[in-house]
Amino acid sequence: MNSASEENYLKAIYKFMYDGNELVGTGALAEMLGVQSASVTDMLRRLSEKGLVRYTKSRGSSLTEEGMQTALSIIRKHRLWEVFLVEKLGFGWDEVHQLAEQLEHVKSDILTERLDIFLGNPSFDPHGDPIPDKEGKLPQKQTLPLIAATIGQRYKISRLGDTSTEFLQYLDKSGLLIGSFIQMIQQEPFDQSVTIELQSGKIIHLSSQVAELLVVEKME
Amino acid sequence: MNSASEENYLKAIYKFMYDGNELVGTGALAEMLGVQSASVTDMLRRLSEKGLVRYTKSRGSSLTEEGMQTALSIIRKHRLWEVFLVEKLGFGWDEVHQLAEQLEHVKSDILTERLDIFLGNPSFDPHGDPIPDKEGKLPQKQTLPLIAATIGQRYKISRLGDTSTEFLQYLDKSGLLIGSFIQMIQQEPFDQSVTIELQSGKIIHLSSQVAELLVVEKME
DNA sequence: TAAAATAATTAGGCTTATCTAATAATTATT
DNA sequence: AATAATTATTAGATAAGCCTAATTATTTTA
Ligand SMILES: [Mn+2]
Ligand SMILES: [Mn+2]
Ligand SMILES: [Mn+2]
Ligand SMILES: [Mn+2]
Repeated sequence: MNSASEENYLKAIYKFMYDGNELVGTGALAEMLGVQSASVTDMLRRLSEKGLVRYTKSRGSSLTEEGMQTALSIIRKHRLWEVFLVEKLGFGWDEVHQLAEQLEHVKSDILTERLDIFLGNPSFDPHGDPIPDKEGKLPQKQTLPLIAATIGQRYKISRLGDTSTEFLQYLDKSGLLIGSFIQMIQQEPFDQSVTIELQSGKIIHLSSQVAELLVVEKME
Repeated sequence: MNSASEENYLKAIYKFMYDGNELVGTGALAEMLGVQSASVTDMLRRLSEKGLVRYTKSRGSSLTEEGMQTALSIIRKHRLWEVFLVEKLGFGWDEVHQLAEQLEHVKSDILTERLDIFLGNPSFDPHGDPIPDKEGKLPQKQTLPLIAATIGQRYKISRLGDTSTEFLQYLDKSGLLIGSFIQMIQQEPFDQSVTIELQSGKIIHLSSQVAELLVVEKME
């Protein structure tokens, strides 16, 4: 049985690997987890001991297959609880992360499976992130960053490349929500900034930085 | 912010006090919590330090007002989660305790309040135990003198209208104790005397004078 | 009320998860 | 390649929460 702390380290390593890094550095983990590097070195040794992490001194770490499955099961719980909080308790999608950080550590496979059924087996969480199934498989969908979108095409906002409170609040203010439909109007060749139309008809302008972080799904 | 372990100690002390003990012994707590007495002594010191427990070396402990409120808020969460697990996820009432033991430690007042609303502000959990409101007040349990009880209904003996030695000895002899479960079998219209069945299956007859002094609590 | 039994505390350890400061290893720059 | 900068590890502490064994305090019994 892993501690909540061990589970948080596994999730952190998973995130780096999911973002394409095949080896994660001690310092990067320390930063993400808000602890000192020395603490990370300690924990990586313990996780390596347990067979969840491949650790090579001073070189970097990665998840073993078992570590990967463990991480996915925690992420599954995190995202299912987020769906619960938004769909059933009426929380906003920007207020559920900290709660899910606690709920994801509740240990019970049967609870997770019953929650999944209660929620109607959702594939994506309120942020548009895929929910692994109980074998750890992620649902697929064809997505791209808004910055690479085609003029005239309609899209649905699918996922966010950043979930900082600042970014979430910015989107909220602009009327951009996960699941909302937009149309690509034009893109400025000079700075890559984009102009889009919301479903309401409102036209807004987004910087390339924002357009890079908005992951969209092509509509038919 | 209290740790899960501290919260479990507070709940344990609360339970003893709720059962009428005004001072709880170290050993009794150790037994209930499944730890050694030495560990309890340590923790009682820490909780006393924090102002949650009144601790007198070798004499016993009790909750302070703040400790009492804290305990009640954990019990509130525990029982609300139990309702959720049974009513919404379809668990049996006998399988939810261990899960609620984990869920009760999730820290968020707003989550508790939204859960409460989602569940329809229940007053009792699936085991018939009262759910404290957010000020820590317990719903009034519905009690009545046995003489006014309904035929066929099950009751728990809740309180005595007389505590004279004679009465206590009479009850003891009859096998009637506070907290014991009984079922109302019949009532004689002529003299109001009642016939009840004990949990043991034994049938006994009580005069109206006695039935007036036995305060019972309706079971589900 | 003295001895015996029971209950509680103290002393000394252990593990996990963290920290700071010092040192070492790796990578980047002249 | 040598030096500087960056990154990671080691060494030594600390706090929470637990343990066992030894000692003390309290209560019961003779
Ligand atoms: Mn989240
Ligand atoms: Mn999410
Ligand atoms: Mn329970
Ligand atoms: Mn209960």
